[in-house]
Amino acid sequence: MQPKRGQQLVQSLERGLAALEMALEGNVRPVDVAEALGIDRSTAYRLLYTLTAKGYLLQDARTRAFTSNPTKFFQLYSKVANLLDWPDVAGEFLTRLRDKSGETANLGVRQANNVIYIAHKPGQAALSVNFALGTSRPLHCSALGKVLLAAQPDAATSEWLASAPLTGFTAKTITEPDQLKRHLDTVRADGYAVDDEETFAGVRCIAAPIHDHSRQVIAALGISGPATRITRKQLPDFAGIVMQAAAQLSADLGAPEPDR
Amino acid sequence: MQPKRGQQLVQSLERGLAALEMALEGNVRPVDVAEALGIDRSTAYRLLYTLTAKGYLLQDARTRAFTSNPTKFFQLYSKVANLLDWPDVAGEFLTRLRDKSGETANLGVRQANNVIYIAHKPGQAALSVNFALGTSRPLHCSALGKVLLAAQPDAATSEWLASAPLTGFTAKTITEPDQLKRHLDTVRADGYAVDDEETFAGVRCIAAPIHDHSRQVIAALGISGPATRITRKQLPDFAGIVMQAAAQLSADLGAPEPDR
DNA sequence: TGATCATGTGCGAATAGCGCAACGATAGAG
DNA sequence: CTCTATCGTTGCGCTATTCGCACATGATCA
Repeated sequence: MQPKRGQQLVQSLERGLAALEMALEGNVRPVDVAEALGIDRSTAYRLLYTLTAKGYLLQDARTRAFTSNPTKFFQLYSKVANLLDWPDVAGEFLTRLRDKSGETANLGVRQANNVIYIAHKPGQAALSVNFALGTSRPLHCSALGKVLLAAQPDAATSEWLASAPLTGFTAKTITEPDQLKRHLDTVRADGYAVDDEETFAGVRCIAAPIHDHSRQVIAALGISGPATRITRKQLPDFAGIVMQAAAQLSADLGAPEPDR
Repeated sequence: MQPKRGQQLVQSLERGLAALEMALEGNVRPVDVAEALGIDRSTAYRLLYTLTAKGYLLQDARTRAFTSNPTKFFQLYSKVANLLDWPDVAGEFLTRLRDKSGETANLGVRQANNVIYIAHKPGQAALSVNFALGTSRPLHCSALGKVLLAAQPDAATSEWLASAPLTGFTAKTITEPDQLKRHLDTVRADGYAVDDEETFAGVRCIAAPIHDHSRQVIAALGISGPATRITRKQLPDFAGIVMQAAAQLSADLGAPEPDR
């Protein structure tokens, strides 16, 4: 049994953060927040007003609608980014990996049930995989996600599988918990994961884990490209390139040599 | 008389945001937040716990200390950045301005009593001005800040001057409200502002305003360099370069031609 | 000009959040 | 190894805080 922790959440703060995240999606008005959270308009207004007073939101003087304050978020992000400056640390690795493989190189970390992409170098071929930084994708069908899943202890994976929605995106997406569990065993054994058109038809990805100084897996590094260039036959070659890049980046971050 | 608005702030949300910003500065423990905010340890814990549950913070399993979650903030920032992608929009302008002037080019917006730098291209000379993105500087002594101050209506400036702390950083910093007000008049007349070693001894900066589609000043663009290269005599030349770049960027953002 | 809709604020009720107190864990001193 | 000090974490009960109602005000549009 888990200890009960529901009572420990501060409701006003929860609601305030929810309102904040709504405002990030675009303009919001007190009515919108009130409806979405099932609270009174006045309460929603007071939350938005507090967020505005603290600089997180801006209120349009004419329409009275609330928007996110980009400069505030930039400031927040720049503070945390200094703690772990991925684009700086990984920039040259991504470029090298992109040039060696000829495909889009990307780096992602786990966020709840998703991988989010925090740095990348788009491929230069006319037909290349491309997406915005900050994009998130489900763990169970992306190569980066499977690497991150395979890195956690079995117990955590079982628990996650019990509640995770294994949505199917293409005919090849793995949607059976048992099948995914066996699949993760092979990922662990191989040291890399493949997304074989499981997220988008016609796109294959290959990823390998990034370890920190204590050999914890903290991120995943990979490439994405059209299935016509990343063919089944070439998968092992590409995997070698990706794993080598990942090992070098890990070493740069202070990771010790892996056990033999 | 202003209407009373103090009662409208939601206390728990205020405290929660304060705790969040403390965590951005580094590790925090409940006891730290409790002391800083003058609240009980248990209350501080519940705030931190809520922030963790919502993904804003991470708790170290061993030390139990709370840290900011860089990926969450990256996600938040990337959402707002899509609304106003400064690095993308202004990137090439900054590069051109850097190459034309030979000095560090930078772009900043106002945030309360500061300018914050949201994009830049560092100069390539051995001796160049350099600082991290997200850095903030007081409005009254930086070139960018003076441009932004000069852009607002006189009434707003007077009100601001009444309460603004005009801290002196070097012997040349303007610390007298009246003197600053006259100085801003010349900035408005000239169309550009100079920071003549008012923030750092030996560093001069020149900045000009960026207008949006409705000719509101929304940002300032400028260059910073050693006083030995940006000499008094050359100020007008550099100012011309900066103003031209600023006008082009404004036009790109949809600003109409300025009145003649 | 009048109808409609939403913001923003005063006020009383009740609920959620707060501080107190206690337990358990951990680290450090002796 | 034991004793002590410090902190994280949780249950409990009081009360300050917040919530929702109701209304005034202002904007928008037909």
